[in-house]
Amino acid sequence: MAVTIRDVARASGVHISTVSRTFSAPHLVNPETRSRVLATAEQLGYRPNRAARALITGRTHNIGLIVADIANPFFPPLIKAAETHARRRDYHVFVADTDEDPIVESDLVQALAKQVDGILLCSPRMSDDQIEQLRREVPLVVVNRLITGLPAVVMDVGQGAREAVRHLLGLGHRHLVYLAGPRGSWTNREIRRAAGATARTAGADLTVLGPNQPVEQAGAAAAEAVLATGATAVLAYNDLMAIGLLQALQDRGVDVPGQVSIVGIDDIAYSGLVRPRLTTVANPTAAAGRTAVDMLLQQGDDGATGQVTLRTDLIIRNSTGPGPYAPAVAIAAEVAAHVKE
Amino acid sequence: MAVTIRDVARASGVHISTVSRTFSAPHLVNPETRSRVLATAEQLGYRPNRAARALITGRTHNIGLIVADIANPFFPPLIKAAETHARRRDYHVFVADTDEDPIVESDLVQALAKQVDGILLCSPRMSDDQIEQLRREVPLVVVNRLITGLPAVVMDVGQGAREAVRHLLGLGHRHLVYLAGPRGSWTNREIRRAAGATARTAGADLTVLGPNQPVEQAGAAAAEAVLATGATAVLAYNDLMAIGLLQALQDRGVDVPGQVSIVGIDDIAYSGLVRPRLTTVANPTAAAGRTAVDMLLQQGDDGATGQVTLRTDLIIRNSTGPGPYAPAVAIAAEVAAHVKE
DNA sequence: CTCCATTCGGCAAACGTTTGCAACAGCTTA
DNA sequence: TAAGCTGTTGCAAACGTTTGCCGAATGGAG
Repeated sequence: MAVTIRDVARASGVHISTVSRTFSAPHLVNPETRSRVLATAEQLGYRPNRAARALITGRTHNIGLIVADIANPFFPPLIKAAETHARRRDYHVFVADTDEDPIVESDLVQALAKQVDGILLCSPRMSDDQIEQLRREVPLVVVNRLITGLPAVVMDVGQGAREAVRHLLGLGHRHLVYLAGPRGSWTNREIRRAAGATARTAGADLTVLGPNQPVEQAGAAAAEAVLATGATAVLAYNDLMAIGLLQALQDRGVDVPGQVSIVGIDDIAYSGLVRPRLTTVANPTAAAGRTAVDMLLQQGDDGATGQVTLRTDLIIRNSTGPGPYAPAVAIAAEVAAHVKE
Repeated sequence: MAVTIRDVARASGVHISTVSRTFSAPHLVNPETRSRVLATAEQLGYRPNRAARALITGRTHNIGLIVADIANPFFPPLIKAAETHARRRDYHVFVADTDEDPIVESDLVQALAKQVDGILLCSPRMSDDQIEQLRREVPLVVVNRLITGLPAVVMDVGQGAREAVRHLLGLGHRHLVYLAGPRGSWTNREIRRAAGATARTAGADLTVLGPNQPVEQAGAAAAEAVLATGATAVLAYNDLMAIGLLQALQDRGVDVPGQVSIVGIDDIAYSGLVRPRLTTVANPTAAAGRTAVDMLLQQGDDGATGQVTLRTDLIIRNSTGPGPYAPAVAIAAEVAAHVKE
């Protein structure tokens, strides 16, 4: 049915190995022969069979991309960038979704292992041990998690959290809440640690509420708890939760940022669409996707296991405002910053 | 390196064909032998090589899923449902993104054709002819487009548009705008036709603005044009554009729904997060993804090319309100509907 | 005790490539 | 002129499965 290398060989009067070389090692075949073969191949509509090629070379030219939840708007830009970048290098991408479940995650890696050349594990919820285990079965690049000895690309969310907390402290807030993310998230631990340390150093309080599922319902559900702490500023694990909280507070008649300031993380597309626009920490997700693909594809060559950290940026919008201890100077400065933006 | 069927055969003292049958035709092998083989396979960590299997059976157990833009929140739920459903049937899913470009779309189908058993083409931007052409190279199921002779699953967006327009007419609006979507979109044509017909029948005006890229920037950019028409109600191609328009109007001091009512389409997760919450037409995207996968996988058996239409639902929230011609009765009824919701 | 049917398992040929090896031609170099 | 090199091509063995065919073993019926 399908046209194979053999048909092309017959039609152009050469041996199949010459046709094969025309595609996989062009410099080994006479330019004249090559163009003749290419012409007949084109005419016959020949496409190399990747399964057959994979069988003998051991390389599938596929990569797996595993994320916690495709519907979480944090991931699509990463997926998109990774897929486009991979395609440019003649690789195709399997995308799979674990529903935030570490078990599904592990199963998925195992199932994919044999039919891909490597896997991008994004924001895994498994334990470090499990991941190191899987690393032995298939090349892995981990995104948003640092495990010694494993290639990784992380966004420096600790730095972002520090900046965010400093911003809030500068505005005169002295009692903060960290609305935590899911158990098992490295990012969550990083934020918590960085935010906690920064607040403590400045002599401010930081109450941690969580863990929570990283969805807006969880943010909304936390509204009462946040108010009960008496805190005047909240840093949320991600924008989804921040937005959920924001709306829930507004629905209760709490003014944001008048009474409570909110900072999110991720800068998903919708963080600029809510009112007030969300102050948040922007993550370079697209760059992370591309970098991860590159690292995975290079991994075969040497055994180098780099760990790349991408910087993050605090984006000050309108969900943060002066707190109860704001000196006039700080307020003026922050107001100026707002105006500029 | 990897453990093959041959290793399992040797270790369990049977021929490789017996091992093969243990996995692909268990009823042909003695239960006792079978369990012995399974045990050693398990112990050795054997995983069948799908490339080899694909080579001989001609079925890759992969399917392709092509969407216009992964970052458009309309798609992730569909992708997620399709992927989960396919995995349950032992299929893996290649996801690819065309960036709303018909050329990329066609290239992508061709590239994927040989390494998948079929392709789900979601909201294609190609011409019908092109799609029919590709249909000859690879089994296809088209989502959100109706082409005679091609298996398809569509969401009945025409019905949704009719309901939406009737809702607006009932509120006393007599001059509407349809904020159109991208050229090449079947959905766009359907909405336009249905909305136009419904408005015309009721003796109301419907001005079409577009085509537009289906993103919120386009919605925002259309704010002036919408106001210039003097219309009091807008139906947008999708929620993204509706939200963009909503925010742009609010930024200009226009009250929604006081001065202008807005209806979106899709019911993406964020349409309930903006204020006012968006009235919109909900699409059963997850069901569409599952149905499409089923149709694709059944396609091999018979040649039946069904066309499934899934119903849509108008969800009345707070972005629509009484128009200038609203009879008191109608207003009361609609207000009651609001309250109930 | 023979015959037949049934169940089970082995044999080997495929599937469409890649690739090490060898063959050959036409050169250059000594 | 012989030896050696280079560039181009053919040959055939692999890669890990599936599957049609055949023979062996088993058990029941006559």
